[in-house]
Amino acid sequence: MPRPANPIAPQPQPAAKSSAPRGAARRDCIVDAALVVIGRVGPDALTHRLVAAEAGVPLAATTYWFASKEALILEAFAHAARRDIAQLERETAEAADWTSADAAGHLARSMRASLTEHRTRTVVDYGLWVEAARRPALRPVADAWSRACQAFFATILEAIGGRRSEHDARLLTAAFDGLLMDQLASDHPDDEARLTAVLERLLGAFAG
Amino acid sequence: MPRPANPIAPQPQPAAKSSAPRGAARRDCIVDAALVVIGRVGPDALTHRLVAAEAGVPLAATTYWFASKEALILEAFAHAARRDIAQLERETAEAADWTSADAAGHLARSMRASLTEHRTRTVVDYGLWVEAARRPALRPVADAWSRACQAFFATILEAIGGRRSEHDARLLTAAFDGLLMDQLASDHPDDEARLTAVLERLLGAFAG
DNA sequence: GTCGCTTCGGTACATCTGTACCGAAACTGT
DNA sequence: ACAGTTTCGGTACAGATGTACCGAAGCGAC
Repeated sequence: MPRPANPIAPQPQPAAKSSAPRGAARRDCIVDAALVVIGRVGPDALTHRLVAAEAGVPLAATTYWFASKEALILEAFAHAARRDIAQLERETAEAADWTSADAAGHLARSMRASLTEHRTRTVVDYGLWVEAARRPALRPVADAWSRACQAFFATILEAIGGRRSEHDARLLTAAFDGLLMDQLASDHPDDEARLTAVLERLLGAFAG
Repeated sequence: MPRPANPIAPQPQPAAKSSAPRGAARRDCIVDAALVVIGRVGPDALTHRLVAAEAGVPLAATTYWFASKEALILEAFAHAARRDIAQLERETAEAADWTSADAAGHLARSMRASLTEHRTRTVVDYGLWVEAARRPALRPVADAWSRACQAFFATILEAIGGRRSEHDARLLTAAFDGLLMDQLASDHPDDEARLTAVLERLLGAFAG
């Protein structure tokens, strides 16, 4: 079938893998490739062949390590969540030392990074959210990520002298996520200065 | 080109009714069906056959009215955004009369409805956001929706005596959206009382 | 070495896909 | 009435898809 001109059409990958990993390492490699594909074309447009090409492994390897496409997608999302939760926990440890003066700046830089260097990862994360709305199997994964985010913002709240409130941590999380999603989907994202100003106002509204 | 390059809306139907919609009405019918399909399986898993079955029209009708699957998806998202922006504008008019005492309750009921009766519509809306992150063609649509949301919350802010701040309206919008997305993807969504409490705190942080 | 396992990779196949095609039907203005 | 255009709907088709299959290759225990 002559495929339409798809603006997000997958790029053919040169598959430059000189030393193809073997055994369980290959499984991880396939999961990573699946995440790249999901970031590029979305979970529903993912195909075994796309993933195999991205990972530089033969087609059969994807069906050997995963019972079905469904299982591969689930595992990929779970892997992404695990990885990003671990990263968030590291940032949470750092955030304990933030002050009211620099917290907004730190958050703005973090958001900026999510929009540029880590854009693919960010798109996958929010794709997970929407997908979890459709597939109950993904909801525990989404919930775990949500809890990690709230712990992160609870730490920030404490650092800047906000009240120790579960509601407040949830609202900060929601506002940050909403802002990030908006920036991600916008044609005219803000620069870092403006982002910092908005985040300063947000923290100001919940501090002291 | 065997097909019309530019199908303009034909004249309205005469009084005689038929079971299957014809003409431009059929086009709308296909768009609506596409939205249902997108809500159920996501935009990438949408197929012409799924849409045709949902709309109750022959397969060829979908390719007659839309140049490609891509065009159908774009039109469906644009239609959803237009419809939901119109609804939001109606609610904005109502919100001008809200008071500090009942604003949170109104918002909680609205969120509850988005999670239950209008769940499919909500999933489509947030799917649009994620999809816009991937496809630039959808970003103007996402931006328009974002602006409508901010106007809604700016009105609420004014009604409850908050400061007239662009930042605040954005932050309220982001927090509401983030909260709604979280609820949508969660296995344990809050009941209306808890939702009201959280939203009361949110409005309280930005009022006065 | 031989055995029993996991892993690998090429290929086959039924099914589904987007969309092109074409004759018929319905509608249009005259 | 007529001719011209738009709409309709059944079908055709090449290519993509998920996954089954099967023989070969690795590898640790003996």
